[in-house]
Amino acid sequence: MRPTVHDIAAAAGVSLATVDRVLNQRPGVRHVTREKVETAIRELGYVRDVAAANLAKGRTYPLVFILPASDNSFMYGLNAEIRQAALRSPAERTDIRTIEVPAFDPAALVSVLEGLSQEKPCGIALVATDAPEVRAAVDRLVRERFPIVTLVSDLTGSLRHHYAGVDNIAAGRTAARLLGRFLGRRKGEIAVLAGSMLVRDHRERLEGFSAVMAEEFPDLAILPVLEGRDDPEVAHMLVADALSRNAGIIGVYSLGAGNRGLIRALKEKAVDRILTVIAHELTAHTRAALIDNTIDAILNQDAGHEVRSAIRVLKAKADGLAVIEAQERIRLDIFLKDNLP
Amino acid sequence: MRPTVHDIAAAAGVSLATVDRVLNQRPGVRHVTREKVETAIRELGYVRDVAAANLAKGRTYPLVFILPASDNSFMYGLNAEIRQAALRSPAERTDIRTIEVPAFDPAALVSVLEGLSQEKPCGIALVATDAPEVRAAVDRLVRERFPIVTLVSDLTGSLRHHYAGVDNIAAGRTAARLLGRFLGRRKGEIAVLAGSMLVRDHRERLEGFSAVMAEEFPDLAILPVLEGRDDPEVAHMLVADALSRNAGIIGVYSLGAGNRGLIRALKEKAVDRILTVIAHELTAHTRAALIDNTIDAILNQDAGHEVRSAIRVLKAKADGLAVIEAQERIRLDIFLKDNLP
DNA sequence: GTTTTTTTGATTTACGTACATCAAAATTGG
DNA sequence: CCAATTTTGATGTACGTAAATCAAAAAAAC
Repeated sequence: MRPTVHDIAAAAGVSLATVDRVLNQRPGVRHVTREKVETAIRELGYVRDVAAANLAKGRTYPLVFILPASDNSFMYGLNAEIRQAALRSPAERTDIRTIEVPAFDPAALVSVLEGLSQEKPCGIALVATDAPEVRAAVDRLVRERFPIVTLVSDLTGSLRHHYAGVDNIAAGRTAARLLGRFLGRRKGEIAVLAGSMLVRDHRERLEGFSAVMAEEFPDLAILPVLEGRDDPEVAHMLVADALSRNAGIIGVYSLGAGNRGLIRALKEKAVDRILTVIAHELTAHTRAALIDNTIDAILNQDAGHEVRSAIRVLKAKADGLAVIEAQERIRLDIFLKDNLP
Repeated sequence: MRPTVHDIAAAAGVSLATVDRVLNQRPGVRHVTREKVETAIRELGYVRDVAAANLAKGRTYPLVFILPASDNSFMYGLNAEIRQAALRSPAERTDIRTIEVPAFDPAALVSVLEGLSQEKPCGIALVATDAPEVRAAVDRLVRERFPIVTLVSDLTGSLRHHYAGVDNIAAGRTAARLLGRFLGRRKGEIAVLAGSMLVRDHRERLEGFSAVMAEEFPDLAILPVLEGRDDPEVAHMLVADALSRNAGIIGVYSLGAGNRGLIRALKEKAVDRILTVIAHELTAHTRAALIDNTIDAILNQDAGHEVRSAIRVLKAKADGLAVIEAQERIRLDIFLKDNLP
């Protein structure tokens, strides 16, 4: 049987009330007494029964998710996963609120973050816009002891407790190697479609992609990046134009959203040529394109995993508990047409 | 605030004791009364507070894991993950016991399974050996209302509640496509190293592999399967021999364990030729081989995820709760040297 | 040594559920 | 209609912890 507070009290030779004072860091305990209790806790290997504690406290975990108000498939899916998680709130004692902020607008994000100091949620998850003022705001909240995790897009150099998202440099590198290996010894040019070079995750993917391309596939030349603003129409226009102008394109790496437009352009302009295409994010559109061989591989991050992981981590941090690191690593999924879920 | 048993009692116009009788299916409740209570439960959306219930019951979850006593890296890792999970037992109210049975020995497995009827664990996870008598034993236990999940290797056609493992046919197909694409237009022969064709997961991987090879890469010929019994020494011998005899080999698919021997053979015999190699299971050895380009891609199943998933599912089934399907899908990891964890 | 302050103990209630007991009411059988 | 039986209610205790109160003891200050 695992030890209880009563056992601690008996072992330390103090009363239950004193053990409680120590456990919940309430004042009015002499240093020596506190030490006695802490020793007993260590020696008996006491771990507080979180379930019982939460029951007694009537504890809930008010969590805030801050998302950019962009309407691409991925953000839509992320939102849906958060709603799914909110449905499980009763069982998990969570109380999830979602705040949408204008995309790529550091000032808006900062003002929302600052408002949270008042609201006192027990944890905050945000899709970070990479800007110094956002970093400062996050660091301030961390110092005020709010558990904070970044979601999907990290804020390197900040004090955030955890990042629930994929390693985008590794993703870019992986895309490059897949593309390079799939192309074999062929020489030619590679078109890269991104959302915006202002977003950290896109920059990182490109960085990783370019690095491996340069190191290992010198016969493949990366064309100037097409910035499609994650918009299918823009993406379509840019890709169609690039394919028309440039007959040397033999591969495409789409590292952002807006793949609907990309796929349309490919079907219109590339029927007669053999293109190898790697795209990010598994959606209904990219899935169909993978199956009909328009796309050769899809790199994906599982939004559901990210949301559930963020919640687990925030709860653990709020309770001062350890997280299972291996469980919380968000993996880069690589989908070929054979291993689609 | 979520409704409690008190709210149900009030809404149904009955006493707490009656609600309790209904909730815990105790006898002595008239049909009409039971219906009234059940209606109230539905209308208020009551969900039993599992934490409080477990506290009151002093409930623990005695779980049994049945593993083959084979000492390859993967099983060793799986065992380690189970021990890790057992360390978390106090917090998770689990009580995990591991039983090792001789590998590939249906009779031994069956006799262990039959012994469990007496022991009354609240859940059983087993690495299934694919045999009719095992299926029958599992089905019997399921009928006796034991929650059962298969781990790593499934028992198709049985009544097991869940399978915590990867889709091995998909894994084989994926391996074939990767190998085929990596090899480009080259023609040649492919060596396949398996553990044993008596194991279902190996058979399935080969089945998926062969299917895609035949459909999509007719220029690549699969040589007769080398059965290395998951033993590094045997694997080394077989692969070294095959490479010596056959100059036409341009690719290798290793779908079982014993990769240490494979790697050694590759380093001895294939320095001068360009081989494309796909292997299963990420271990210290395969990881190093991936990094030094001896292996081109590793397909992996995360033993930690499998164990944690099995535990979550067994607990949920024991409580009659729903599982989050998407969370419990074990994904096939594809590792290139760029996305290693 | 007395007063003041700090520290400790003893006790109680609560959280939401499980489970047991005993009495009261309702239903059924004859 | 009475007795036997079934169904229901009322109540209490327990699980492990949190949190509060008030009294008692110990330590510190004077």
